[in-house]
Amino acid sequence: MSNVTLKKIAQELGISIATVSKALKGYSDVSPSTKKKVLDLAEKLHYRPNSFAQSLRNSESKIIGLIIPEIDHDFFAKIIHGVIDSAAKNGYVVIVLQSDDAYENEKEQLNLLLDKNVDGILISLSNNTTNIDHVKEVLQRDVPLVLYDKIYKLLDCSKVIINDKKAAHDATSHLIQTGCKRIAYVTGNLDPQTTIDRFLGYKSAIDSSPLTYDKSLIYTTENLSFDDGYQIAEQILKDHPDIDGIFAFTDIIATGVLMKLKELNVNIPGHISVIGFSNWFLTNVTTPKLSTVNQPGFEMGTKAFQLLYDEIQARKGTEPYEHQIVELPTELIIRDSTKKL
Amino acid sequence: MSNVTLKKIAQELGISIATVSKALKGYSDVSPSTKKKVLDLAEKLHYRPNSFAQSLRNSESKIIGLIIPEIDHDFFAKIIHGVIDSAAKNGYVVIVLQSDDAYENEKEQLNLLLDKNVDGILISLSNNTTNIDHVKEVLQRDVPLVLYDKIYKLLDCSKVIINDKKAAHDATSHLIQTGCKRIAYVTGNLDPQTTIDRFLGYKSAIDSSPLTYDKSLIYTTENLSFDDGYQIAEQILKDHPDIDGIFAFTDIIATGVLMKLKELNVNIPGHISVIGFSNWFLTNVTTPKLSTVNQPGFEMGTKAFQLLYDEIQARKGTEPYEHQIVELPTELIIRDSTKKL
DNA sequence: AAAAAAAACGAAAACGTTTTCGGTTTTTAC
DNA sequence: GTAAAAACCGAAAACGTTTTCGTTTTTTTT
Repeated sequence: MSNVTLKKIAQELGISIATVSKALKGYSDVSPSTKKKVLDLAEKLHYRPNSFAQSLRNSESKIIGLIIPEIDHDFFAKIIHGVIDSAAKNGYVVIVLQSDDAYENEKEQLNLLLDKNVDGILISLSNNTTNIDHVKEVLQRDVPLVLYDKIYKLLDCSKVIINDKKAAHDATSHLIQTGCKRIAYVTGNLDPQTTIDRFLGYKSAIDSSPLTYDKSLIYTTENLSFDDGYQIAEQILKDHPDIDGIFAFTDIIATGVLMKLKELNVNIPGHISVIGFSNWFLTNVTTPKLSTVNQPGFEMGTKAFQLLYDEIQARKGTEPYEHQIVELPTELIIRDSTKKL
Repeated sequence: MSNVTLKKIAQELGISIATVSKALKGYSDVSPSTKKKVLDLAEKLHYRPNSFAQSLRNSESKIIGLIIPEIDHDFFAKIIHGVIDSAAKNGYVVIVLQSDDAYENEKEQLNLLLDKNVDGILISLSNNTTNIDHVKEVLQRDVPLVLYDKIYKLLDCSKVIINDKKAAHDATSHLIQTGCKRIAYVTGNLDPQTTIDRFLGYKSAIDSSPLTYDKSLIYTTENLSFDDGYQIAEQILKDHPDIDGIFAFTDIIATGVLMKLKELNVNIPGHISVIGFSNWFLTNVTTPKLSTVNQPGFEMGTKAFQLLYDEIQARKGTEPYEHQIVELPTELIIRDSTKKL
C-alpha cells in the first residue's frame, strides 16, 4: 500500500496537513509559492490520495456495480463493453458480477454490492427471479439503481429496454410475409417480462394474419441454450411435419435449431425458415446466415450507465430526480435463413 | 448511504462503540447477553459495516482489478467468467477494465486501479505494449500482480500461460500430416510474446518436416479481426494459387478466411485446409466446422485469480512469496475444416 | 504610521471502523 | 470473608482525507 500521505508531505515541508490538502485540490487560500512546493514534492514522492479515506470522507466511491446474467453471451458482452466504456469516460469504474440467471446469486450479489458501498447499480434480472424484495431493498437504501433488458415493470426506477413485443412481432411477420404458414416459436419459461413480451409479439403477428394461433407450436426450453435448440428442433419436426418456419427466442437457440436441421438435411430456408433474436456475431458465420433482430447491446450499456450517472448527479442537488424509461430501437435483419419477399 | 453505524447501535443500547464492534466480530470478551442484544439490534436496524472505514482501517479492499484486451472476444469472456467466479468464492469482487489492445488505455487503467487501492491486479498485456514501465510501477508499489495470456517474460511476477509454441506447432503439424504442402500463416504484429511463440511453433513444424519455410507465406494483419481474415484470404489466394493450408492466429481470423474462401467456392478442406486457434464457440457452427486448438479460458481465469489470491495471502504472513509460472495444457481439436488422416 | 482589508495558514472535527490496553466487575478458590 | 483469577467493558488512538473557521501574517489604504 502506498505510504506517502498528506501527513508525510506536510512534515517534509514543515507545513500543515490542511494546507497540503488544499494546495493539491487547488483551493485559493494557499500562496503560489507553497502550492508549487507541495505539488512538486507530491509529484516527486508519487503521492496518491488514499481512496478509502476519500470515500469515507466524501461518502462516494466512484464505483458502480453491474450484474449480468451471463458474461459470455454475445449480447451481454456488448452491454458490459458499453457500460465500462462510458463509466470510464465519467471517472467511474465498474464491478462486474454474474448471476448465472439464478435468483439466489442475484440476491447475494446485490448484498455484496451494497456492502461495498457502490454509488449505483445496474442490473438485468435473472430468468428465475420472481420475488423482487431484494431489489426493493436496494431502492429503500437509497442507492440509485437502473434496470436494463430484463426488467420488472412495477419497480420504481429508471429502465432501458427494447420493445420486445414489437421486435418479436416484426420477426414473426417477416416469416409470414415470406410465405410461412406453420410457425413454431421456441422460448423459455414465462416469468421475465421479455419472455412474455416476445411471446405476445409472436402471437399478435399470427393473430393479425390469416394464420391461426396454435398452442402446440410453442416450445418451451429450460436453459435457452444452443443444446436446447439443437434438441428441440428434432422434436418440432416430429410433432409437426408441416412446419415451415421457426422463430427462436434468441440467436443461440436459433443456431442450435439450424445445426440440427442441417444435419437432418432440411433445406433452409427452402423447406423451413429460421429466424433468431439479438444479432449475435455468430449469426453472420453460419450457413445459411441467420436472419435475426438486432438488439443494440452496446447502446443499451451506455444508456443504462448514463441514466445511472444522471441519477447519481441529481442526488447531489436538491430537486428530485424523475426516473426515465428509455426504449431503444430494434431492427429486423434479413439474411439467408428466411425466404426473400 | 446507510446511516446506521456502530455509534448508533451503541447509543441505543447505552454501551460503548468498542463493545458493539467486538460483539459483531465475535470477540470473546463480551458477555453472551450483551452480545445477543447487539446482534439483535444490528439485525433489526439492518446494520451494514461501512466498507470505506473498514478498508481504511484494515488497508484492504477485497477488490481486485482485471484488465482485459477485448471483452467481447469469446476467449476473454471465458477468462472474465473464471476470474469473477473464483473471486466471488473467496470473498473478492472484481473491477473489469478493457484496454482495447491500446497501450495508452492500459497505462491509464493501471493507474486507475492503483488509485482505487485494489488488493491486486490481473492483466493481459495489450498487443501494442512494448514499454512496460507502467506495470513495473505497480510492482514497485508492492501491489500483487499476475500476468495471464499475453505476458512479458522478464517481469518478476506470477504468470499463467499456455505453451503457444507447442500449440501452434501441433496445429501446423496437423496440417502437414494431413497432406498440406503449402501452408500460409496469418498473424498479427510481432510484439507480444504469444505472437512470437505461435510463429515459432509454426516455423518449427515446417522446419521439422519435408516442407521448406517460405517467408512469403506469412501474412501480417493489423487488427487480428474477422475482416482482416476475410480480406487477407483473397490476397493469399492471389499470391499463392498453390496454397493448400491456412493456419490463423485466432479463430475469428480463421472464420473470416473461411467465409471468404466459401464465397470464392473454394472447397474446404478438399482444396484448402483451415485451422484456427482458441476454440471460440463460433467454430462449432460454421460449415465446415473449424478445426482449432483449445485454449482453456475459464481455467486460465480461475488459475490467475488463485495465484493472485495466494500472493495476497502470503503478503499477510512473513515468509516471502515465490512467484509461480503456470502453464495450462492446450488440445488440438480436429473438426471438418482440415482433412482426415 | 496606524488602521483596515486581504491573503495565507493551521487546529480540529468529522467520516466509521478496529484493536490495544487498562480498568472495573464478577466469579472462583481457599 | 478475602484474595486471586476470570470475565467483561470502554477510552482512545489510529487509518488518511476534507473542510470550516479562527488566527496570524502580509498587503493596501488613509
